[in-house]
Amino acid sequence: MSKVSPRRTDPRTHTALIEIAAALLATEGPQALSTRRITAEAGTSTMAVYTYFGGMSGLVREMVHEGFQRLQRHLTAVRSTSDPVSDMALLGRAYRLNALANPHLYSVMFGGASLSGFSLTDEDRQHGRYTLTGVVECVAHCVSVGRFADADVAHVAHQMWIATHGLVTLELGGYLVAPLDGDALFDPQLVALMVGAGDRPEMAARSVRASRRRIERELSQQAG
Amino acid sequence: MSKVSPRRTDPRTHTALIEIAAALLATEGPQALSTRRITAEAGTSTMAVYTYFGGMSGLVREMVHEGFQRLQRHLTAVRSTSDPVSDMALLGRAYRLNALANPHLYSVMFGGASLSGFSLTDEDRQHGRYTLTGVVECVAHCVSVGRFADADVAHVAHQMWIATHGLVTLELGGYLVAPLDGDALFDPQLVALMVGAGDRPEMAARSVRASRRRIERELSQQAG
DNA sequence: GTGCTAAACATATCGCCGTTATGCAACAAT
DNA sequence: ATTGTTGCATAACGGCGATATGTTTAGCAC
Repeated sequence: MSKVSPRRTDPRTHTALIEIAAALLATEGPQALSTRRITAEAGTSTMAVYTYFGGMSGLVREMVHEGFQRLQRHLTAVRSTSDPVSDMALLGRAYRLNALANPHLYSVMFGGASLSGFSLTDEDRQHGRYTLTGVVECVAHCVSVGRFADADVAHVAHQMWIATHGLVTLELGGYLVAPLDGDALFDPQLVALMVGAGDRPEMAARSVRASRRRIERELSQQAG
Repeated sequence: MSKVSPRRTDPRTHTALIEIAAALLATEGPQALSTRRITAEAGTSTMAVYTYFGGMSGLVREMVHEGFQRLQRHLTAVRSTSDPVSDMALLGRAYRLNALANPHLYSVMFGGASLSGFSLTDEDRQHGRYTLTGVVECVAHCVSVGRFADADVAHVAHQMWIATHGLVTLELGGYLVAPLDGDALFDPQLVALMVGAGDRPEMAARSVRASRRRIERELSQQAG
């Protein structure tokens, strides 16, 4: 039962490997991610990947978790406006900008970019779905102040997420070309969804276009 | 200047290789796609991939083109209803069902699943964007019969595509779990977008909910 | 301080991959 | 029949993730 504590791992090497891998993924894409490349830049042998992460999958997994946390940080750093509808737009923009800033990482996180047999577990995906909590709260806020109908907030939040994710992935894939590129499509997409999925039906006298114009006005005030 | 025409390639081998690769991709996923695997099942040597396709990328590219053509066929086989709004929903459903039927292929086509350094060219992406022509026509039809506002039809078609693609990719990635899975989210997403992005604003007296209900009714009639 | 043990790590190797060099058989042109 | 070009099998190359094996080092008992 004697517990011996031999040489322990160096946490600096741990983070260094992940940072090197993240930089490699960001600058040269997924095919540059190899144990030999990473460990060579870290000054160790390939075994380091196995002692620290149990293999390439483990390293990628921790990198993905880091990406989820960074996305979460970007999203939670948003809430500030007095208008919850504008907040939703800001959430979507932050989501998109984070994805555009780390395109390869986003592909691994949500696109399932097959990285040498790496695949996410259900627990990993839960981290991804955690992104939604902020959106759900924002939708609930919109409902509570009477801007959105009292529908299923999780449902509406999912629709926002789906649309934003779809635009981002097509944009990253190079499928959105000018003049209908991501910049041109993003805000109108959000507006359309907020009108169609969230807006209050009680104001029957107001047309769809009136709702759209109102939301567009609020968004443009937040554009700067 | 003497042109000699020695032994020609066998077109049956050409298609056999692509079909084997497609079957392999569909049944065992992207990591099962290897020259050795494919050529072994075809009864040839690995060189066949290079004489017929110039390498693995060429084979994947032709496979992707085949996938685009199949998607296009699925979509063009849809138009039949008298109501263009219902047609749009049917288009979206066909798009989604095609993707769910060939998830790995769809990932390669649109997700940019990095298949051993394979990446699409702009010309490949044009084939993907060709998908939109049917949707654009359908939106134009909705406008022509007075169901949609006279907005930019390409813009609206893009929004439909974006939302459908987003739902499909998240669904394929395993991010949509019950009770808010793809089945539950798909039709409402389409309805919301049609209401918010396409519906006519002129009928100012009708509420957003009225528009939604009308579209939902028309979709449910087409559900069978 | 001195062993002892177990973990960290380097080295070498394995089986796989895409790709390429080489060689030979097959066929069209002459 | 000869010749030249191409299809394609064989074998090899470099690189990959992973593993087996040996070496070094850190911490504990004494």
